[in-house]
Amino acid sequence: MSTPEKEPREGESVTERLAPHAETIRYRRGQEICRQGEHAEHWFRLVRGVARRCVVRPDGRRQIVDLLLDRDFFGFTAGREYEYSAEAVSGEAAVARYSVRRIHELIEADPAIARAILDLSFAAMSRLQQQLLTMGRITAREKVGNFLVEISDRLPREQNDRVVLPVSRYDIADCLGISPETVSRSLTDLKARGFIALVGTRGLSIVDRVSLREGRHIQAH
Amino acid sequence: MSTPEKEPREGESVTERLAPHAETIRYRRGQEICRQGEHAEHWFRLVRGVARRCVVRPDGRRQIVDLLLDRDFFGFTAGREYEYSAEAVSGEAAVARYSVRRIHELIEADPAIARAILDLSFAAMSRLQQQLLTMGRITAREKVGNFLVEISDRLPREQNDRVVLPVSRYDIADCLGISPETVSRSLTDLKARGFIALVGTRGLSIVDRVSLREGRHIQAH
DNA sequence: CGTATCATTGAGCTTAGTCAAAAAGTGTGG
DNA sequence: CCACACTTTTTGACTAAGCTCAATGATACG
Repeated sequence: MSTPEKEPREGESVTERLAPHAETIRYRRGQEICRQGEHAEHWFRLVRGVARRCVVRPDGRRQIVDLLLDRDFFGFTAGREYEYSAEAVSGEAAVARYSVRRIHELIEADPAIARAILDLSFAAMSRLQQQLLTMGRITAREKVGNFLVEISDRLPREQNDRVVLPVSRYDIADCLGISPETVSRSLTDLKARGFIALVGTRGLSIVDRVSLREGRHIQAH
Repeated sequence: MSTPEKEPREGESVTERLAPHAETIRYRRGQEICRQGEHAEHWFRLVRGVARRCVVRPDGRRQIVDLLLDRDFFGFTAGREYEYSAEAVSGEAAVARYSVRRIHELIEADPAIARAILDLSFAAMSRLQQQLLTMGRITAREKVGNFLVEISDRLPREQNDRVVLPVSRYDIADCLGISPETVSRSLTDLKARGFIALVGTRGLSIVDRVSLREGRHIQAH
């Protein structure tokens, strides 16, 4: 097999093949890309900005199931309808949209496309599992620490390994199933302990990646 | 499209097509089906009993990422290695095992197989998302209530809508990221409030499915 | 430059974790 | 069939973590 460790190469080739079939659509912050319950006739790929895939609960609370960054695919469903909504987070977001029917035709015509799409779905599954692992941590501090490490690995680095958080504390809270206040307190805490450094409200650099990943944050204040 | 609402039919036909390529293996309770970090050369389908897909954390705690019941597929990975272990829960479990390489060949040969496998992976993703939503609930009582509803929907019904929980309280705790004591307390509580009925330690019937799903459990004792 | 959103911090209260022990099942061999 | 050991489950008491409500500061945006 000549497939490399990660899938930039195959990813590229599929999107090249898929490109002629894509419509690109722009969204402003908060606009819906797809809606929970709606007939699922498209798959999507984020080509600019940031989006969130979320579910609204009966009690009105929102849970973010998947944070979508540049080049992430989404829109896969087991049934006929979307089981979640997706909306733009950043002011300027754009998605490439593919007709599911059309893609099924492409699959019929070329099994290589099928393989590639399977890999895309595995990538989405892997994100989901990572999210699950982060949420499964015990303390809020661990959840936040782990979240920061995970997202900073997916984000482009500025100088000094600095990244810019693409979401608000509220979004982080909705990702982790904790309150925004607790997110804020955990950040302050992780900073005070020297695990991370904050630059303004959105700038972040991870100082002690290993400890954050392993969750060994000495307790007590 | 002639595909029905859910996928028993397509599911059947794929597994029929896949059957000649499967090895069936039996496992006793606690035995490993695949191991985290191991080269991922097989996909699996549980054909008997119950299994759990889990991740062991640096701190030694175990998190169950996916409970596997009869006919569930698993073993999908984004990279080359399994990102989790899977092990038999019940004394007598059996899995059908498929070579990934062989399946890739089948995909090359027949796009219908490709489509079907894509659907299987979407089903796995859907379970994962459901798991995430259950874990995202706020209170332990809600988590447990939701877990019971979800699993009872996947389990075969005995008389009176009764189901038999296939896992211990410890496993439930590891699924939900809470302590076993809290699982036990939540069960006692849900029973006292009349949302569920317990028969012995494993027998369960859901009395008020809607309330459990929506998470409206009036608080205070 | 004002207004809305987002972020931080504080105080009190509730929930769930921990440690510990008792009770209820389960299985084994005599 | 019963006794014994082992595992699983339940319950209690205590502690600590995080949620809620509330107020103040900071940022971003028109």
